[in-house]
Amino acid sequence: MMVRTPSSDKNGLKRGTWTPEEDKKLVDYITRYGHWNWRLLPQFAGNLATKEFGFKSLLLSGLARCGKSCRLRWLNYLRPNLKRGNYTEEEKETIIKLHRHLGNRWSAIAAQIPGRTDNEIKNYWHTNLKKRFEQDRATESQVSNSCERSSTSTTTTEASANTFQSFNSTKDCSLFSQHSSSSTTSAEFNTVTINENLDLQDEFSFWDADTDLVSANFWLESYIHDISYAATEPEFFTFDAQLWSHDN
DNA sequence: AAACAACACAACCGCACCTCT
DNA sequence: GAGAGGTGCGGTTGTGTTGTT
Repeated sequence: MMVRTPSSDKNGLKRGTWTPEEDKKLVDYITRYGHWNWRLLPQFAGNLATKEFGFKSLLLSGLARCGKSCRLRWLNYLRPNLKRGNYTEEEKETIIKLHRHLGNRWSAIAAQIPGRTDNEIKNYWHTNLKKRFEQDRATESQVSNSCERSSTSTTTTEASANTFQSFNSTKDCSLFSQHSSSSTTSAEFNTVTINENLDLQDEFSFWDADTDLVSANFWLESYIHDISYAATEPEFFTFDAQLWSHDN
């Protein structure tokens, strides 16, 4: 298991690897209250049993992590229903197809692969699939060049057959430019053969319609829990409000 | 067995976007 | 409309592990 050496930043906030205790604090807090404010959350997390000790002890016994770090830890590692371990062939193919369509929009890709996070998919792409993608692209490029040189040839070579088999299609990434972020290296995809745009649009038509719904449901569930909890134990919420009126 | 390289992935950083005041 | 703060995203880094020489 690779880990970053624990350290602290200039504000005394901890950085690096999360400990099991920190994970527990974060999970306990979010499963109970949800993540209503990532920036403030670390100061409340870990204090479920110590609310009666007052404001100062709350801060001292909370998570010494920045909100961003908490958010990342929760989304990429701690939240429920995350898959760990090897990718199935189906998942690999899905990632490749979606990447062709969406480019480096990892969160959008992750939204279509249950249990996988954008960070995980991004890592997997860089360490595994990117190579495969580039190899296949290189092969395809060679085939394309040889086809140009021999203008009379209309037959598909063995190499191109392998390339296309690998991706299950000869579909393009021209649509990708419609969706890619400014930071995406879209130029590197421009050499890919452009074919059957309309078919590809059909294939991914579910995406725009469903993506927001999927993510919305996920978070809505946690907020429903929060709201129902607030109804049964309102003192926790009034307590929080009083606490932070001291701070501001 | 040791040294080095490549891999794997958790975590961090900076930026863009959105919402609120 | 402008500014501030919060959130989310994609790129990158750091470091333990594994493989190779």
